[in-house]
Amino acid sequence: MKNQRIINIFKTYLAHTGKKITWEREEILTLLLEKQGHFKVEDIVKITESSKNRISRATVYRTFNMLESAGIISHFYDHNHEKSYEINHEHHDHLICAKCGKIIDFTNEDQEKIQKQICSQYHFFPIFHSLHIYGICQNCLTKD
Amino acid sequence: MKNQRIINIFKTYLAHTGKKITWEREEILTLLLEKQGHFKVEDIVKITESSKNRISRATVYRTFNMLESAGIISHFYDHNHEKSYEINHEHHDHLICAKCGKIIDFTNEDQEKIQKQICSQYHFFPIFHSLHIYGICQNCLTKD
DNA sequence: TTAAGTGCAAACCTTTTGCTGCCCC
DNA sequence: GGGGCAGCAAAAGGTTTGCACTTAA
Repeated sequence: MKNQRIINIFKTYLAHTGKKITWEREEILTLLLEKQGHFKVEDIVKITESSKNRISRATVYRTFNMLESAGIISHFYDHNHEKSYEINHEHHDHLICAKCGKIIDFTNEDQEKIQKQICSQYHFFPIFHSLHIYGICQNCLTKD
Repeated sequence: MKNQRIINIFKTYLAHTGKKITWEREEILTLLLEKQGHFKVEDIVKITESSKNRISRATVYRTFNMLESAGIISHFYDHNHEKSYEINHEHHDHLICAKCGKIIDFTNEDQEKIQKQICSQYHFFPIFHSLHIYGICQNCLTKD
């Protein structure tokens, strides 16, 4: 299963960088993979707080940073300017409604193709991109 | 001159929203227009600190927020995750080097065209977009 | 065994806010 | 003259860090 693959990537990363595989680290990544979509540090803190295996806020922060260094997750800022994360294999671009905060994920091939063209034009080697379009979603548009 | 036009937009905005035109507000916008490119709150604080007309950090923050509400500037996060601003009429997308932090500005018509297509596909009314591609610039690539 | 990890609380940094005297309209 | 201002310092919010104890390998 795909999730197991990602967990293994993380374990390999930990081994590679002389870090240890603790149940807290596994648990956090597992929760992220279960949750899918977008998540904040606080989400995870709260989930573990209401379970028998509480994990401290500091550890969640440290683990998120590690997961980001490992290239497994990435962050962006939502319509409230709050930091939000997502799994990289689910990477897509975002339409963010300025009114209700809804986030519509999308990917578009032409879009990606043009980005590659732009990079080669500037002799730039791309690693990661983020495209966010802020506006008003259909639902909020029709409500007025 | 273009800068005067922007200053007038700001003045109109202030008048419209029952706010006052103070020398601090004019000075901050003038500095931004002179500086061009990208700037941080701290940049402006430092510039005024070393001049005869010091402006407090609180006022710079308040004015930046006001300028952003007025649609005159927008923010993004640089390669150090630090908040950075730019004038909107100079809006363009960014290639950000993860090594040296250099920011290459660009605009691309095809890119914008596709974004419009995507929005109409999702019945989404776009207001503002931000496209950042993180990677390694030519200079840093050849240095290794 | 022992290097690295966790939890806690304190420290940090950036940004916002309450208040007082001040200035623009 | 009076309602918004600027400056200050304190507070807030989010994130990191030093330390003492614990744990994976």
